[in-house]
Amino acid sequence: MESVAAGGLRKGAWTEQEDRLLRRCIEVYGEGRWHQVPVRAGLNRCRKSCRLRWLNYLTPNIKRGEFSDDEVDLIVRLHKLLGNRWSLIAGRLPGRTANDVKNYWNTDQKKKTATAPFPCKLAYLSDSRQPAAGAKNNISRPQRTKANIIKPRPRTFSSKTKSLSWPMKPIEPNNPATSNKPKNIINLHHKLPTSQQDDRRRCQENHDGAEITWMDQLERFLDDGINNNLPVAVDHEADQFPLGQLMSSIMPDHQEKSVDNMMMFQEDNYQSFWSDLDICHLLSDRHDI
DNA sequence: AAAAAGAGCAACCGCCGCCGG
DNA sequence: GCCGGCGGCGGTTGCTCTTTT
Repeated sequence: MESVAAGGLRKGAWTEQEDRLLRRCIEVYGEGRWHQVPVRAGLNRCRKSCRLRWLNYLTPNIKRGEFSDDEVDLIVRLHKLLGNRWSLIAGRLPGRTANDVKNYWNTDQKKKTATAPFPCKLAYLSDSRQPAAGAKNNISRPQRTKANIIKPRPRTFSSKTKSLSWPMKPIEPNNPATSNKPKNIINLHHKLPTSQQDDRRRCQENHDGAEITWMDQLERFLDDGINNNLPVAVDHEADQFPLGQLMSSIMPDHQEKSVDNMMMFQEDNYQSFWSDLDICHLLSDRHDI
């Protein structure tokens, strides 16, 4: 069970005594400066091991036990948006760690897909090197399609980064490159959901009468831009509506930069958008604005 | 009752980006 | 610009406990 690493550092399961030493060290010196923690705590462990033990086990208010239905629902939806960004997902689940979420996904969700009619791993969805679907036993299976997961990277602002600026490109009527009217317009003229339970409720009908959700529309808005490299316009009158206000709050300077009440986002901006957008704000019940 | 298989999860490992020298 | 240290992350391993045979 317990072992010693090459440098003489202990490995394996933590003892209660080690936990006590680490907990006391963090209480006295606070989190961070992990390279100093083993020395300060008198532990024969590496910095990473100490950090991991603290984050995944000793941190106060860590929630144990099964995930609630709401938590599972949130995980599934965030995973659809973010992919395996466990730390981001866990950040939206109070008391849960990235390791918890990851373990949950790797066990429960794998179990569910294994029992599905046509189990397949997400990573293989669009892999052309995989054998043809159903080739071995002539079973007709659904066409595999690429899962278009948006994977924003966290952005930090170092001393070298003087300011955060949105690389937005305003429409300039006299400039042929930007004067064309955007083809893809997001309609923000509808209500935000009011609770986590009904946040995908039908809250708007589109032009052909079919019901769509605000979240569906937002996802479509982003997907279209990425897949088709289309410029997208945001109608500024939408600021009168909750979702439009939310967009405005996320991008407070977009009105200043707009021309003719329209603004254009180029392809790369979608990634930036998701990087800075607090997705929890959209998905949780705290988006009253 | 014992062995094998499965499930759950803590911990390790390697990689990456950031930052300061 | 390069390099090394550090914090952080995701993938994976392997130990322990539970269930099945």
